[in-house]
Amino acid sequence: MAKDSENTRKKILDSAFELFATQGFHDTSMSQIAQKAEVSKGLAYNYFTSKEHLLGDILEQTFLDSMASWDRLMGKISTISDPAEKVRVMIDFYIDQLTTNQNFYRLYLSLLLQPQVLANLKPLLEKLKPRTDRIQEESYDLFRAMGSKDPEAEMWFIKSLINGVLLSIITAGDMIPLERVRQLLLEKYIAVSQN
Amino acid sequence: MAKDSENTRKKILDSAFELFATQGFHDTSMSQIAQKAEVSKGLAYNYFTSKEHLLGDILEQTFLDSMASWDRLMGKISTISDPAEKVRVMIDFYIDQLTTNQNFYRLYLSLLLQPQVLANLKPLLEKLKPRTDRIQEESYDLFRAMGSKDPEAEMWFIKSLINGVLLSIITAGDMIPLERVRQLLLEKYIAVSQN
Amino acid sequence: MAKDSENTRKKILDSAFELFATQGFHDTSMSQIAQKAEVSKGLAYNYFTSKEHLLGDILEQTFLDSMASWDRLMGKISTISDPAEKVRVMIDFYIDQLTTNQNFYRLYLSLLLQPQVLANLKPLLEKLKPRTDRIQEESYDLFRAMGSKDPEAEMWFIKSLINGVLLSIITAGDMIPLERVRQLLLEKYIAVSQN
Amino acid sequence: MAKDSENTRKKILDSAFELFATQGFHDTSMSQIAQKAEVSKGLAYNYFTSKEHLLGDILEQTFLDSMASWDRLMGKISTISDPAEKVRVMIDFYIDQLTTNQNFYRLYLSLLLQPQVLANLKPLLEKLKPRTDRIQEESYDLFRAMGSKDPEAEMWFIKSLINGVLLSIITAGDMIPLERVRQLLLEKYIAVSQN
DNA sequence: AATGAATGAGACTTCATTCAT
DNA sequence: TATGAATGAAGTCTCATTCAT
Repeated sequence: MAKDSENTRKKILDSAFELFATQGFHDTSMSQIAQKAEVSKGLAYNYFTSKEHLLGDILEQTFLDSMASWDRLMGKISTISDPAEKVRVMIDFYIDQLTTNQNFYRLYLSLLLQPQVLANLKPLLEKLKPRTDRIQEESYDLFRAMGSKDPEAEMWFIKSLINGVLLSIITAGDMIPLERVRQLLLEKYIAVSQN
Repeated sequence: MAKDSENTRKKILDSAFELFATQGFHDTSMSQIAQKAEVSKGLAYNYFTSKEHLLGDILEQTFLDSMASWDRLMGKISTISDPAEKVRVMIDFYIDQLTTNQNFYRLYLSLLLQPQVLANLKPLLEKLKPRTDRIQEESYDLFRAMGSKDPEAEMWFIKSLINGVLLSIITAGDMIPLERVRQLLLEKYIAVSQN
Repeated sequence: MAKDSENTRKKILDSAFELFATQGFHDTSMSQIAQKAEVSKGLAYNYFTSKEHLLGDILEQTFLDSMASWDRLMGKISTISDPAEKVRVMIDFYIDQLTTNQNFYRLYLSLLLQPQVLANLKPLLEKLKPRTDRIQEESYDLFRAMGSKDPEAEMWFIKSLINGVLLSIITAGDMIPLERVRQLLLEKYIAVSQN
Repeated sequence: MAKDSENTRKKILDSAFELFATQGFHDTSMSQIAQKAEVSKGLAYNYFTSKEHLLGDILEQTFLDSMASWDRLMGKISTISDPAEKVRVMIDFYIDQLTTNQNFYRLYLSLLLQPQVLANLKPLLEKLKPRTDRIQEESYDLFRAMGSKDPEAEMWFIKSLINGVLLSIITAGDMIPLERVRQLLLEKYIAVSQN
């Protein structure tokens, strides 16, 4: 049945994802992936053209999921009238994403820093561009609605802030007092933005 | 002469550094390093026990340089009396470091995200721990002096912010309006911290 | 129905033949064959024990067809009295075969040059030996009837000549002025043989 | 010393040549080549970028040798005045080449029949084109000097004849009465050409 | 101090073949 | 009869590392 096949595909995908995220793309071999998925090496190649395609499929899937989350967020935000509250919700959303999808972001960041690997993902990123552009614009609009003097810089600022927290979470793990930092972030950011 | 030897060592170190930073650790081979350093592979192994030791030596050197910079910064900061001004100078220092040592930080981040590689660097990090701990404490003191309610969270916050900007610089390159973001960072941060 | 089954078998056989001839035996996979035949891989293995057996069956079929052609030729030649005319008709026959069955001969030649593959076809060639031997004898007789001093050498000579032209056709394709070469062959050969 | 290195290279080249010629390109693995050359697999890749480059280098070397032989032949022929004698010497030369370089020609023919492999050799053939063109022209001139009505067809004819004999030698091995066929070829050809 | 030839483990990938359904 | 998921052996190639010179 198609279901069996889907399960196998998912098993491979999941195994690869976890290994890529925890060991890195290069330090994970197809053998390890197959072994973890309890599948032969050859079978993995029945489902995915190459190791890089496997990575691509993982990213695509997670990007799409993540974008769907964003769309739900936008729906929710559209029902809020206070701009500051909108931003607060958005920030909450981000922090939430980071903590729940930590593995994914760890993988994603490590790829961003590996030009050779990244090059092969160009087509995927190109394909997703329309949707990422829209997200960028929607963020931009949120800040403009808040009355920011320089919404573009603001967007990069918050993006960097978020990514930085992500990085701290990933690298320092449990050492970081996440809840307190989150409070700080909300307090400060909202406060500032209301200036 | 010892000087010749020192030069050779440095040539290898520099070549490896540049290649690691731009291509990643895994995508750089000892052959490439030797070639760029205009040296034989064998000779590189006379100076560095293994590829990983070579990486370790690069990091150690750069960490030491960076720590020396920090010490100079602390000296300068001790002559300032206004706590907010102290923090401003520290932030300026960070941003400066990031932009001038971009290559190093790119490498460092990518390593942070590759546990497998990182594991081999444990001894080095252990060795440097006393000094990094001291830096952490000194930052902590700066925030306490500023009257922060939660200096520890504050420290992580600013650290994340800095790292996030770093990440943006590295990954988005010229697209990011760095100067405007820097202004924003200073404005906002100082303003907030004075609350 | 048996007819359906026959059709399926033929579709597989034809697809394999075309692919083997144009891409070579090694560079053709069972997957490609099955795909071209619009059949599952498993089904192909229901009809043919192995890739090599499939090749064997192709060759056998074509050899048998080719031998039947030869038999018809012999019938026609037996009605001719002039020995030289007999040879002329035979040569015409060969050239015709070559140009119409080019794909087959391309495949056959490439196999002749791959001992490893050829080895597995030994049983087939052994099985066909009686008929090929008879053809050889009949050629031999034709030359003897023409009064050749050394019919055996003559037979090899004409065989080589034919195969050589075949090779030229296959490898040089349209560059070779086939019609003029054919004229030359007939002229010269007949002329010489009449000496 | 460079000599050692040259020897190793030659050992690999020779081993590969023999295996390619007797087993075919595809049925020869780099492992086999390395083993026959008494060398590690890795070392073979120090000398030759890929299996296909190895093949390319073999062909190039043999082509160049063969062309040098042709040049020597032309020198010798230029001292002969009788056109028929010139052609006779040329034919002798060809037959000689075929029997002494049988392995090479077996390999070459099998490649001619494998489009996929051949495709990768395009650059090499392109590079050698000026010299092969010159040889073609010189052959052409020989026939014109003999007063042939259609030198172009004649050239293809003799070329095919030669290749056909080659094919017979390769595939039928010792069964072919080579010396008698050679006599026949010379007799007939010279006779005909003098018509 | 310096070379680079040599090794060998291990990575990615392909493909003929089998088998449960 | 028919499918295609699954296997595993084998192939090409890379690269950190060693060692004779």
